[in-house]
Amino acid sequence: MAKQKKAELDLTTEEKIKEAAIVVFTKKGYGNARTRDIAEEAGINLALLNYYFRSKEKLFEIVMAERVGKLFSVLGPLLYDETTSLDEKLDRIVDNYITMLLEHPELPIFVLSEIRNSPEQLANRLNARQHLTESVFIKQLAEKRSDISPIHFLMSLLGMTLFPFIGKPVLQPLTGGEDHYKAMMEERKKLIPKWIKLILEEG
Amino acid sequence: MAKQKKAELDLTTEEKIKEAAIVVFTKKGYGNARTRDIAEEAGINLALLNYYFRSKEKLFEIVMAERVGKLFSVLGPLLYDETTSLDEKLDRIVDNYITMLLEHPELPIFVLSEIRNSPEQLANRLNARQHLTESVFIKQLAEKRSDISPIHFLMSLLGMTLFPFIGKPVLQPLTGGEDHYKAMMEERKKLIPKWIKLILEEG
DNA sequence: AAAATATTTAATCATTTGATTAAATATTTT
DNA sequence: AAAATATTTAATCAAATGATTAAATATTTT
Repeated sequence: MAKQKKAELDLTTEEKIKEAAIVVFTKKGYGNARTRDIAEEAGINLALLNYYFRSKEKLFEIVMAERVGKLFSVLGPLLYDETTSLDEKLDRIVDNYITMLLEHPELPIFVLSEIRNSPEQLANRLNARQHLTESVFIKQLAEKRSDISPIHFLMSLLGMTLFPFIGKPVLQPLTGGEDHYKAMMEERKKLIPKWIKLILEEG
Repeated sequence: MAKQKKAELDLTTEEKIKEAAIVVFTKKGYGNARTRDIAEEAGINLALLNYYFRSKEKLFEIVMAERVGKLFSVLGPLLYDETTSLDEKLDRIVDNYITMLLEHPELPIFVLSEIRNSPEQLANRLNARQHLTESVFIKQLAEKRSDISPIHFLMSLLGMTLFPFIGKPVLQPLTGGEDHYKAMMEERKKLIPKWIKLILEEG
C-alpha cells in the first residue's frame, strides 16, 4: 500500500474509502452495502478498494474498530478523572458526548448495526464491565447515592443522550430542519445534566 | 392461499413464516436475512414462503406494518385518554410500554432497522406529528410545564424506556442472566415515572 | 529521466440468493 | 372416496455482487 499525495485539505485515498464506507454502511447496513457503492462514494473504483482493504469484511472491521475507539477515547478519560466532582463529570460527559455525536451523527446507528452481528465482541471492545466496577465516576455515584443502581442510572443517562441520535430520522421532521435539530441537541447539553442531577438530589 | 389446520396451540403456516421472518430480520437485518433462513426457521421450505408472500420485500412490509401497528395500538389510546391525569398517564405509558417490550424484546431493533430504509415512511406510520400537537398527554404536559419543550421531554422519556432494549445485547452481560435483566426492566416500570415526575415537579 | 507507486479501465469468475416451476405427496374438506 | 387445498422435493434461472486479474495510464519519489 501507500499513502502520499494528501493535497492540502484532501484526505488520503485510504481515508476517503473509510469515510465512504461509514456513510454507506450506515445508510444501508452491512449486508445491503455494496462495495461498488462505497467505491463510488469515495470517488474511486472497486479494484482500488480491494487493493487497499482486501475485502468488504476487513474494511468493515477496520472502520468499526476505529469508530468504537473514538467513541471511548472521548469518554474514557472523563470516567476516570480523579480531579473532578460527580456533578462536573456529568456536565462534561454529556457535553463531550453530544459534541462528538453532532460531529459524527451516524455513529450510533452504525455501531448499533454491529450489535446484531457480534454483540459480545462489542461489549468486550467497550470494556463496559470494567468501567462499571472500576471507574471513578461509578464510585462517586455510589458514594453519593448507594441506593441507586448504577446500571439504572447509566441506562437513563445514556438513553437520554443517545436516543435522540438513534431516532433522529423520525424525530427530526418533528423539530424542523437540520439546524433546528442541532440547536436542540445543544440545549440538551444543559438539560440532561440538570435533569440527571435532580435524580441524584431527590430521587 | 389457504389457512386451515391450526392444530391446537400451533400457529398457522402464515403466522409461522411471519414469526420466523421477524426473528431472522431482527438478527441479521433485512439485507443479510436470507429467505432460505426464514423458511428454515419457520420449519417450512423456500417454495412455500414465496407461495404465501410472493417476495421477501412483501413479507418484510407486511411484518413491519403489523409490528408498528402493535406498537401504537398499545400507546395510542393512553395518549388520548381524557380521564387520567398526567401522572397516571406516565405510570401507564411506561408500564404498558415495558410490558409489551418484554414480550417482544426484538421489536425496537427490528423497527430501528426500518429507519434506515425509509425514515419518512416510518415517521408517517407513527403519526408522530399528530400525537405531538393533538394528544391529551402533550396538552396536559403543556398545562403543567409550558416551559418544558415537549420534544425534549419525550426524547428523555422514550430514551430512558427504549434504550435498555436497544442496547440489551451490550447491557445484559453486565446485569447477569436473562431473568435478572427482566427483573431490572420490571424495576424500571416504577423508576422511570418516578424520575420523570421529578423533572415535572422541579426541573 | 527513471523508478516506484498509485489509480483506472475493463473484462471476467464464482458464489450467493431471490424467485420460479413442475411434479409428487400429504392433508383437509366436501 | 373424491375433490380441493397445502406442502414438499428438486431442479433450475437470472441477477446481484464480492473478488480478481492484466494491461494501460497517471502521479510521486528518487
